[in-house]
Amino acid sequence: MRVTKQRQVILDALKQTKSHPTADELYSTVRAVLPHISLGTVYRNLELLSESGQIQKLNTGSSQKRFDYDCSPHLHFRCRACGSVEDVPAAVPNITLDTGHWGEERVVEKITIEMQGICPLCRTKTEGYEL
Amino acid sequence: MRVTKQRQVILDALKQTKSHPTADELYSTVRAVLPHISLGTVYRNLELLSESGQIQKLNTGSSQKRFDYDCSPHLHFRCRACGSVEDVPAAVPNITLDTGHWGEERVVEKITIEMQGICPLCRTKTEGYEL
DNA sequence: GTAATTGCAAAAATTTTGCAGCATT
DNA sequence: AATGCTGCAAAATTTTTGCAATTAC
Repeated sequence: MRVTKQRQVILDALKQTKSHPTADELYSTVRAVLPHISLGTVYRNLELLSESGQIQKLNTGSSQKRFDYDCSPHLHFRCRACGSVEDVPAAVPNITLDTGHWGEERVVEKITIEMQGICPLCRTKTEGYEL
Repeated sequence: MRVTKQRQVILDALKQTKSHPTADELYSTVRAVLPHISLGTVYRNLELLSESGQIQKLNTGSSQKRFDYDCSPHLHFRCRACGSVEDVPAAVPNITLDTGHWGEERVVEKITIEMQGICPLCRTKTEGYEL
């Protein structure tokens, strides 16, 4: 995997934010530095970077995938109103499988935990309304 | 919400399977009973049914959303090779938030836990190969 | 009868891909 | 020099939507 300007800028942009951006959000950000970068390049690099374990691809409830520079195991909170994703200050729980058979046949490589609700901003915005 | 033939057949098809099907998988299944049903109707009903809490929409790592008749809290295992999703025989862990402030500002309405790995079928198929 | 729902088809939204030229190694 | 990567544009995939006709209530 080569070190290209585009790849570096994408990785940097993701490292600098805590917002778990989508591909097209990153595209906007990155275009401030590299105005001629294409959306395809952003997608290709995010895919390569997540495959090689340098970043994490998140499958949040939203229609778009999101990306996280932090690959360590941690929990996410997704606002069902605005779709924003933030880290949750809680320990990753230890899950023990109840059955002998099931667990023997599978290797769990990764556990994803997403909490869903309404973020403080959206809650304030809609004070008094049904959400 | 009216009781239409289409809605009933979709709900029935989902109730009868343990495979957490995608919208177009359900479309195929349902067409065996209602050959003229449209994919749009399937999507619209799955959306309505999950909004009204009769079924659950799953945000698995795959590109398509999946649906589950079982709305009770439980864990899912997704095969990263074939994309299949199955229930995990394990208790849903109790997550306690470490911080006072964070938790006060948010209500966690739902927790989604997905385990990822290789299912027994895919493991057998690729015996000896890198996956 | 009224309003929700359907089928159809078109469109929207998101992501992937072919290819010729360019950049990194 | 070789080959991995890019930009561009077209295509693929998944989901949503407008609308006239139909159906449940």
